[in-house]
Amino acid sequence: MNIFATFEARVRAAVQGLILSGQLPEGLDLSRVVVEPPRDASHGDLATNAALVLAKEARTNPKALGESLAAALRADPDVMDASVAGPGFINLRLRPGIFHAVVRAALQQGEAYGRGAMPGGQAPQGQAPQGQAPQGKVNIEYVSANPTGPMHVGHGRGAVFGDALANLLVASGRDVTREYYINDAGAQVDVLARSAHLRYREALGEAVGPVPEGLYPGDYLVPVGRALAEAHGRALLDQPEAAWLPVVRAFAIDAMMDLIRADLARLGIHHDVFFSEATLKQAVPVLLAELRAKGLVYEGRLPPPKGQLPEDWEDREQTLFRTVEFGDDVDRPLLKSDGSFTYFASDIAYHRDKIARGATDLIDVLGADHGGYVKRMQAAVRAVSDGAATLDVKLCQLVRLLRAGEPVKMSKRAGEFITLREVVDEVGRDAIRFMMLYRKNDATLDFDLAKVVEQSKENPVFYVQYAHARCVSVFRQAAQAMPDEDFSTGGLLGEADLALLVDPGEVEIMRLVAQYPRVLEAAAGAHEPHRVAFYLYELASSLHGLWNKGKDLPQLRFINPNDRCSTRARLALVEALRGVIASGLAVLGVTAPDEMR
RNA sequence: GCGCCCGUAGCUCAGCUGGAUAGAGCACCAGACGACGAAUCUGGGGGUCCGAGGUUCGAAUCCUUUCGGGCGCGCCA
Repeated sequence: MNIFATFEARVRAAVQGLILSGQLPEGLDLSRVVVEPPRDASHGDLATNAALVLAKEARTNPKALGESLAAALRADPDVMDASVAGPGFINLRLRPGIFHAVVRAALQQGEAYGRGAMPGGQAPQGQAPQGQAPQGKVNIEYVSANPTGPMHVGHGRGAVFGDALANLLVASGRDVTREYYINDAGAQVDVLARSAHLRYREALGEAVGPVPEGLYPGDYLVPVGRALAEAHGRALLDQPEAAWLPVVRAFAIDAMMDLIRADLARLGIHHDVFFSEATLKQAVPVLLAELRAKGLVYEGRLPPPKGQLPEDWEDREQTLFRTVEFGDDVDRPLLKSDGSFTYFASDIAYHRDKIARGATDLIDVLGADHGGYVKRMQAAVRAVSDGAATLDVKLCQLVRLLRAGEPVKMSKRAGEFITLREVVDEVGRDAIRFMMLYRKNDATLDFDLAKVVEQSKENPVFYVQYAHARCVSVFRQAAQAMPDEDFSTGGLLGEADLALLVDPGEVEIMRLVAQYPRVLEAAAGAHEPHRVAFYLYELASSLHGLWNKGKDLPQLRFINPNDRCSTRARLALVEALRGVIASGLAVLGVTAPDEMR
């Protein structure tokens, strides 16, 4: 039940009514008409900009049109009052029963409340007919850290973001594939193989000394060397590199992916598909032929980059892809000078594969250093799908690790970096996930290891989780104070008389609960999970406020053994709010605890 | 030199895709524990939305541009 969608449909119907009666011309563009919460709650329950956005096209002024629309809307039995305010907003005051119905819906639907229609299922009751074409499948690619070592904190942000966005899209009813692209075909995995081979020799008793420049020095390869020795004995020792490299490489990549999967699992992150770049060997030439057939490939020269020229720049003819035709700044090379494919070429083949598997909405979650890559990839997706698929690239900015305000020193040399696992072990999965989602993805993030474990209102993770724990605590207390009462959702709670909830604090909670479906929908549409986190903070705040109000005004306390009716009503409200917090936290992948310890 | 991201209260940040008097938290000031967890709450001061133009009924939001910060810039992945 989304009252915003419901009333948006009714506003549109009112406009249609004015068209039918000749008061408005036909063919008006209603797409910009929205119903939203008013800026100030004192204005009413809902506000619409309909008169503002239609007035010009209808050749009238917003105030006059607003009055006509308001008159039409007043005929709606659920509308208590409709008035024109400011430049032409129409503020609607709803029958309180509407909000009571919302609370009941939240209680009855539980986790399903606010979520979109499940694939194949019926649209939730009261949902406005959208009239949109059915949405295709979503493919979201995230993490995709190179399989050359453990994950660091920067990877963690993209991982958490991608996972929460996937949850969010699932919650809004989309069919989502979570995907990890394994870069197992480039030069860096050969370096990994050589590094692992060194550890292998070491495991067999050879004194290898310090790890040479150009190899990965990290200790995490020591067990890989040992495992290689166990599996192969001395068989890989006296062979030329060309013979052992593929064997060691495959072995090491598997080991690294196990490591990465374990790191991800600690954050509650699981992918549906792990896609190997190496398996594209056949697909890339096919792609190239396809692009040639479309006339999108040519041999040509690129202008040199402006400003500082790279040392090894030379003007050379290359095999280029006409990405400019699809919105890129320059055409991009598909072949290296040695004839092998560029990373871009195999990445196009990879994205084409996603499309071939049925995805129409592609999302890549990448680090901010991939900013230069966005236009070309979007151009490629447009070209390869003939416009049938879209690509959104979400760039996650850097994470600055702090401890009590002081930057945590990290040296990338000698493999000394703070791993994601270390941070998870120190502050826990909930703190990492919530804090990384409590910021827009394109803003840099200060992550303070000391602050995020603080049990105080200064720590948003705690603040929201505490609100949930408080709700549960109320029910614990209620069971003790009124043991003969049935506070289950299906029991007396379901019959609660919600009309007893008239305090502004109670009304505010109802309004916020009513906004949840809209928040989910907007956040999913914008690919912005942080909106859910901010909403939950607001929701938590509304509960803490009402809670404290009960200290001064005993009649506002949730539990009142002398007044079973109001107790039922309040517990129904608390349970509805608790359910929304739990649901929202689930989208973020954060646990909703029954008590804080 | 070009492209992308960012610039909002002293600090850290929201601002719902162009709406009403720009909002939170921290910090500061003043208050609330004989009571479901004060691990919280209530109130107050604090703004040239980087600057300058433009678009329109209306701009923090869209366009142009100055300044400042970050990232990237044919064969690395």
